[in-house]
Amino acid sequence: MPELPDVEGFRRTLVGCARGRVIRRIEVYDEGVLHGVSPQRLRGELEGRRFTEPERHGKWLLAHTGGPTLMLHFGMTGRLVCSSPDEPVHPHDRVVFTLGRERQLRYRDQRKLQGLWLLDPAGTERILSRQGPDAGTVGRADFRAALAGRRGSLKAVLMDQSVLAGLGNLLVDEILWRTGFPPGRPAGDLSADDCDRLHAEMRRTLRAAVRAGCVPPRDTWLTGRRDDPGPACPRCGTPLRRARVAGRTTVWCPRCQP
DNA sequence: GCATATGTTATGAA
DNA sequence: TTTCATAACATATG
Repeated sequence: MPELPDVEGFRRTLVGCARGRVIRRIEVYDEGVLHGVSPQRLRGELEGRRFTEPERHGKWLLAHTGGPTLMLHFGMTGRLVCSSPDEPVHPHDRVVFTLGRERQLRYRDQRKLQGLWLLDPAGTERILSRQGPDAGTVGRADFRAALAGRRGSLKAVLMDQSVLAGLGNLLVDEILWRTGFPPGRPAGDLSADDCDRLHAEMRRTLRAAVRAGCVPPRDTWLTGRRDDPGPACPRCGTPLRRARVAGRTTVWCPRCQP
């Protein structure tokens, strides 16, 4: 599930559920999601501290605490859930933060492809330095600069988190469809004007998706059709094409994206 | 058993 | 140096 809009939703969950509250207790149900930190050290460093204002960059969520920062990545199936301590522990609840008598913040993830890191400022910097500008806030000029000189396909380049942080497989397909560019087109050959159009559609798409808290499976969106049997373009009705581009299943309209 | 899945990273080849 | 495909990670579903 998680691309930029989903992670932005998790940031809001963290704000609503945990910001300003003391971490009373941390339970680790599956150590497999902890990276470079033991359950003992996680508890030792964070129990008694408060969650402060969190940040998001691309698909990374930074939960600041006044001490070390908890960095979260959700892989393909992770999410953040705010619940009451009375809720039974879900089989995929990997780490549970209890914030008082009435609230728990739960890192829930089926596949455990990513997880949680506990980092000092140098550690967070090490991760963020490998990320391109955030796709939701990048300006036109920086967007052009990020794409300039790239020889890969638009699909590959836009999904590369070190070029631009936050877009995933579905969003890239959606944005390319709206802009009318085929996924295999080389990113480096876009004119300044083409770049600006792509940038505008990206920002528009992200705004709508962030408002919805996810990439909406609406049938006016390409994303809403990709899993249909015999999928057709929501705009022109042409049968959609499906192929592997840059290693991921890619869907596009051959008529709208020539 | 097989293929698929919204993510990232290491590896080897071109 | 850049780019690409591939496998790996762990788990579920059709």
